[in-house]
Amino acid sequence: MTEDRLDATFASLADPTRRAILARLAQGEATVNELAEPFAMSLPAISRHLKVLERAGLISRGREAQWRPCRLEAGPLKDIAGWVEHYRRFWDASFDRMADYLKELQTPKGDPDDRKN
Amino acid sequence: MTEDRLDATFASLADPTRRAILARLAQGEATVNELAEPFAMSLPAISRHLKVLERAGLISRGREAQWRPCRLEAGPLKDIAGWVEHYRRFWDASFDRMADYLKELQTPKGDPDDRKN
DNA sequence: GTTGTACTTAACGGATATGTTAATTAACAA
DNA sequence: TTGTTAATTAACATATCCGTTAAGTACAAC
Repeated sequence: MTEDRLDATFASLADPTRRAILARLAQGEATVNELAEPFAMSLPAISRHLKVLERAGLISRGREAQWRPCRLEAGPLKDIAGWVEHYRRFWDASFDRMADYLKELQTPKGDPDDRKN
Repeated sequence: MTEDRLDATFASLADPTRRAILARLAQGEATVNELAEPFAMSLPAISRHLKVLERAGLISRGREAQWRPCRLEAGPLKDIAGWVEHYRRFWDASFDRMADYLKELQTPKGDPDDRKN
């Protein structure tokens, strides 16, 4: 997994319309018009959002007659989950003490007697 | 957790410089100059990246004399982890069959006899 | 063929993002 | 006061994002 792919995935997910589209696709394939229906936004705008998602690898598109059914592709989401997992210890309560400890260990200018406990 | 906060968090994480800064901060507090050191980029550019991270709640900043030590704040990362977790079933192997099943269930134009198995 | 439906692309506009250099603020040190 | 270091802010250039409307493409139905 490259950094560029993380860039594209995070950037795609930064838009609420695109996240809503993914949520919709989590329930099954849908056409562009079906995906556009809930939004107060022109069809071309949705089409561009879909292109962004496709470029990020978050969806794939088939062809059935004049329809382009969209489908969720979760690979990049797995990458995101893997990335964020590295930070779990910073929000898990059981690791708070360790985080504090690590921080104290290498505070460059801190007074050593400032240490809690 | 609001949608806006997810927007800001994902947008912040879409930049590789900012992700690298977070990775650095995972090892402990650091000043702006320390954070800037690995990058071929001007200090004002780093300062702006830090402002983006701060606005997203991903870091906090203290004051020690003329230094502004930066510290990782993991709350928004926890939100990200929670968000992406909803999609786990789409990449977990044990759920592939279920995803297929759901897809078949509501394919609008599919031939019912197309169903696998 | 013509018409209708589904969707994309083109052209445009405004807002935001990301970098630069130069100037400024703030705190310490001589 | 003067100078040094740390960091931010100002001013600017460029690029990308996100929406619009209008035009174009692809397929289906008649």
